Amino acid sequence: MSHVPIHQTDDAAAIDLAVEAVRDAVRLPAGSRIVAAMSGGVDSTVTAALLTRAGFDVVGVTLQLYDHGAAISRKGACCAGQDIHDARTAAETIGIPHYVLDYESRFRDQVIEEFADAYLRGETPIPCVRCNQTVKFRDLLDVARDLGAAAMATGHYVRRVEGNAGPELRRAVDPAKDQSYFLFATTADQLDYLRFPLGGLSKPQVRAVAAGLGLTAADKPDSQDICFVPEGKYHTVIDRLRPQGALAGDVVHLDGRVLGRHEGVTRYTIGQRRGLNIGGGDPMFVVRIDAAARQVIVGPRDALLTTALTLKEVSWIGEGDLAAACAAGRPVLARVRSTREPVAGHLTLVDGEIGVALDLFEEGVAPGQACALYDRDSPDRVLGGGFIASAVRGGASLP
RNA sequence: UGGGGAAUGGUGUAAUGGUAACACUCCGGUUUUUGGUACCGUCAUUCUAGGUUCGAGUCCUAGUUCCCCAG
Repeated sequence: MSHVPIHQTDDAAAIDLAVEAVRDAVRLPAGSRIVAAMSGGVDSTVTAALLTRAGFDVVGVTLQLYDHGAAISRKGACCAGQDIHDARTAAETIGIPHYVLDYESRFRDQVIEEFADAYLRGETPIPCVRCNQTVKFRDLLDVARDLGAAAMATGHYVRRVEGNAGPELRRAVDPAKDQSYFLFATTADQLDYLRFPLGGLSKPQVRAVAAGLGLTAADKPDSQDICFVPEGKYHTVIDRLRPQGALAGDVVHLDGRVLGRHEGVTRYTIGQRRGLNIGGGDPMFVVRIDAAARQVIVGPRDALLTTALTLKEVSWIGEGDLAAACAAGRPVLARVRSTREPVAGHLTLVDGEIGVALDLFEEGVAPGQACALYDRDSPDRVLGGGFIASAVRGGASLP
């Protein structure tokens, strides 16, 4: 029996530590009402639990985002079927009120449809950002305000830190789990109201807390892939939504040679190597997608080297004015992929559009994807970002 | 039609007669709250039929197919 108290002590210490980190992240008086977005996964469940233990008046809200039949038993999904049930159960365990909102239609309109249309244009959308921008940080946030909450908290691994000029968005302390890339579009208003209790914790810490509190989500796998795509193959969703997109076309080399056929431009993204069916010689990578001509243009790896990119729907939460920063060539760190480290560059104008000139280069910069911007002097700080509109490679600007 | 050359896995190549290598593709997996990349792993008995040899992709004969030169 003696080993049990030891574990309890360890768990208790870990939980106390986490609760302190949460108080530090939230910075609101005890008793404040906070709406916790609960997806049913470990992170948001621990978020709600820790907030409760930290003395806040927590209200759990879960969004039902898509067809719960299709995803009911899928591992790594969220916001549908089993996960909603898990969230409800977790809320009961934690002892907080819990609401489920049916956001299926708005999620479809604002995330899924946009996702499909972007692919049809030959772009590579990033639905997680759209989801954060719309249903979570706009719609759900409004609901939280209506509920009289002082803040809305999510289980994102990112930090909100009070700076001299107001709250700043910063990378999570656990670099392996940092999700700031997906939150580049967070506005100052949203950031003012949002809280990210897990930003100062590591994933192992969060799992330990979940286990220590006896939450059943403790050993649920991390979510991955696109949540509303049942089994891998995202293009099956697009094909169903936009049958006109599944049109075959040519795979064309940069030099003009037709190397093969493809079954739809929606199956490709810039920098992609697999799925081209071109054997022999050196590996080929998708360099450009011409949706109108139904062509997938391929070339050698070095044809991917990108030295600058233009952005659209640019969001800026850095100090000062974006246009001025752009004109001044403000140094930044640019991250064009969630799993890559930000690289040095500076804001600039490319053909009159807001863009980023890179000191070196990046590979596989795909229109539609996000470019998150960070501060060079304070690399953890998110300055904003935008959706990639075009990439400059070999001196030419490619859509 | 005459002369010459080549035929190896999905593709392109490699292998002093001794039990088929490399790259690419495909498929599977690892990594990843997007798509990818990267990394790891699986996939052929060598055109057909005979023959020489202890042993043939590797030599010989015939057939089939393809390429080049000459017409």
